[in-house]
Amino acid sequence: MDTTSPSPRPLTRKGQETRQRIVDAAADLIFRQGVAHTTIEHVRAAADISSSQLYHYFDDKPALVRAVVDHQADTMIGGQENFDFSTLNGLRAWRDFLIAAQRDHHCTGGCPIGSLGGQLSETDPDARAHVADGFKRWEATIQSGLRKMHARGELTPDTNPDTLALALLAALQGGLLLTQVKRDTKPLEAALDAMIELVARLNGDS
Amino acid sequence: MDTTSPSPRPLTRKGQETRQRIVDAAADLIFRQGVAHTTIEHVRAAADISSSQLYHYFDDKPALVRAVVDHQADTMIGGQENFDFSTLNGLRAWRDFLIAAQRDHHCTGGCPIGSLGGQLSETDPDARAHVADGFKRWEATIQSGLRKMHARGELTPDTNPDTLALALLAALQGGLLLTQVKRDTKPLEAALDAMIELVARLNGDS
DNA sequence: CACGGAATGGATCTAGCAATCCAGTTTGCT
DNA sequence: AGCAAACTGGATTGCTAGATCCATTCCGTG
Repeated sequence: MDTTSPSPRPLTRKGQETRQRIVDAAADLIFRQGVAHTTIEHVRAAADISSSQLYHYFDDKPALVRAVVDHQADTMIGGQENFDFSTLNGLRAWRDFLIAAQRDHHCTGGCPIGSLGGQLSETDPDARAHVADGFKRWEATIQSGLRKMHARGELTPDTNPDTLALALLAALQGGLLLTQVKRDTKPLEAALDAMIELVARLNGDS
Repeated sequence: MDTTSPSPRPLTRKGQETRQRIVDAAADLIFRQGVAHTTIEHVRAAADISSSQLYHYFDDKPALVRAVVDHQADTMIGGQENFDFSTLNGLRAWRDFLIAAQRDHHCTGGCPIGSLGGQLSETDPDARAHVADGFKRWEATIQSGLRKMHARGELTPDTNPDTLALALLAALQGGLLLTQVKRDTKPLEAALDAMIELVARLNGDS
């Protein structure tokens, strides 16, 4: 599942804990200040480890970053399991949750995965692939809901639920980016409301 | 208009040309490999200047980056003046243009402004403000079209054209980001098609 | 034509960062 | 117990990249 370790070396419980502590600290720092501005030294201090430990668990900085990408994808997708993407009310609850989360962060950070995509896509092909995989998994959860909606006959027959899921994810990503840049939740609200409005209209509502 | 120079120092014609050459080279490099991976040395070589010249025209790297942000916003917005955002056909032509542009770039780079937003928002407040300003100007051109459409009675009266413009821009940004990460134009197509479909339905079309 | 500010060239300084090394400790297994 | 591997600590290295300095050339103006 996770090929970011130096080599398929067995990890003891303690080792796994240390590794996890490193990834957590790195994820937090990278979320708050980006990949480039997060140094190994910062991670070292935040995780309260020595630098040799870091290189014991990860080949190099890019390997650590890849682990962070996977971790953020897991976290993000895990946090959405409570929502039902197969009903309009479920989508609206999701919308409210996402907006509240942005407000809590004072509109900083953007999307934990999306922002990594923007930072890494052109410089680290391997990391880009990990981000793409994260998006794929995320997309799948939305697809699953919209397919159900479609199967129930609640979307016009010529609607492709998978395409709609992709559009929804895109609207979310763009809304998060604009919200991050403007420091205002309005863009995220506008983007999600527009997409949900479309779903409602494809649903038969005028 | 542009407050990124070291000080309000007079520039000769030759000086302005040199300065422009630096910004162009930096914009190109930054678009292709991001801010962090673009070094002063790279820019120096690409613009065929000496490092002292660079610091003659810009206080430091962040100042150069701000100039690049403004430059990219100008370029981006300038390139959209041919499109009519007040008709469905105009929006569709815009869609086709954007997708073709991504294909030409092999889906690399993302949005010249948006990707800068993601890279700079959390580390350079000044640059973030410049990106936000660029988005504002871009948004304004879309707003202007949708307002006309609304005034013509071609959008349901309770539709807010400004909100719709913001949603459209968000969908575009998210579509570009996903396209960059996935190296596939499908996300951009799905996002723009969905938003245009919504506009069409707000237009009265079933 | 000479004066001064603008523009240029390139060597150099310095800090910060990724990565290495080796010496020590702990842990798991038999 | 004992040994091998997993784990930890921190000093150190080597390099890169941003920024500075100073000497020199260009060019418009009086």
